[in-house]
Amino acid sequence: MRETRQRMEVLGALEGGEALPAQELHGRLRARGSKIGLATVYRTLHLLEREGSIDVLREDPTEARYRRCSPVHHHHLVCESCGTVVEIPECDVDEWADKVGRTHGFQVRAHRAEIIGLCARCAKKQSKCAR
Amino acid sequence: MRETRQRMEVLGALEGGEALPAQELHGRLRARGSKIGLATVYRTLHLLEREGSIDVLREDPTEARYRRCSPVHHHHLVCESCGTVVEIPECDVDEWADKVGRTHGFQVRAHRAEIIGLCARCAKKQSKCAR
DNA sequence: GCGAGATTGACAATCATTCTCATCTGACGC
DNA sequence: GCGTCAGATGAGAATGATTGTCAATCTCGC
Repeated sequence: MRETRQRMEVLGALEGGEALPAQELHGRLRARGSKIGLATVYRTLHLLEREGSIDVLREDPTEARYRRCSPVHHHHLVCESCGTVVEIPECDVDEWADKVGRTHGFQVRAHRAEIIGLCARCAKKQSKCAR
Repeated sequence: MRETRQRMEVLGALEGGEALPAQELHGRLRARGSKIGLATVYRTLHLLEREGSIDVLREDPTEARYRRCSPVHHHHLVCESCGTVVEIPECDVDEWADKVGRTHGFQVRAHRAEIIGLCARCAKKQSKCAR
């Protein structure tokens, strides 16, 4: 995999840890003066995804969002109000996954888990509004 | 929610337990003589999804697949080779989800978990080919 | 049987994503 | 530094699932 200006730019834009849609990412790069093409953004994101350097979030079915992530096994805690995503390194799911797999004759390869809820900030905001 | 011919037809087509893309579902209904419109199929699927009567699978990002499912909490065991989906009623994830949520100041609302692997049939097929 | 309001069908519109292809560029050997 | 060339890129067109529109058609309670 070559080290091109464009790939550096995409990684740079994801530096902040935000989860961005491909189009938004492209928009930001152009706004900051880059000449990167939309297709390249998509190609690069797919590459990085395959490499495991970024996560793809698909809460919104119409638009995937991409986010830098650690390459080790982890899960996500997602705020359903503001979309904040927190990485969770602890995983107590393995054992359960193996057990369930065996029961059904499956060879377990991987598992995904996601916890959906309200982050502290949004929870506070909502309880204020409810008053 | 009214009980219309079209809604019955969509539910009927999902009777078998297969996970079908909306377009495929529409195609099958037309093939069997129905005059149902594509938009109606989508509308109905969204309704059923909101009601919790069907699951939406998004392994393939370009095309959602819809599947009849039980309305109670459950997870999925997905075969990465043939796409078979098995419903798993047992859930040992609750406790973990709560714990993690608390740790990060989240108000946990729900969780999703998915186990990916090879079903017995595909595992057998692959070991045969490898020989 | 009637009427209000929900539902539908046909088709247009949307919009993220992928494809195409001519052009460019990074890495490597010299 | 220089040439080479496979892999990478940009622009714009194409794709294709999904959603919007709106007049016509049903459902259901009365």
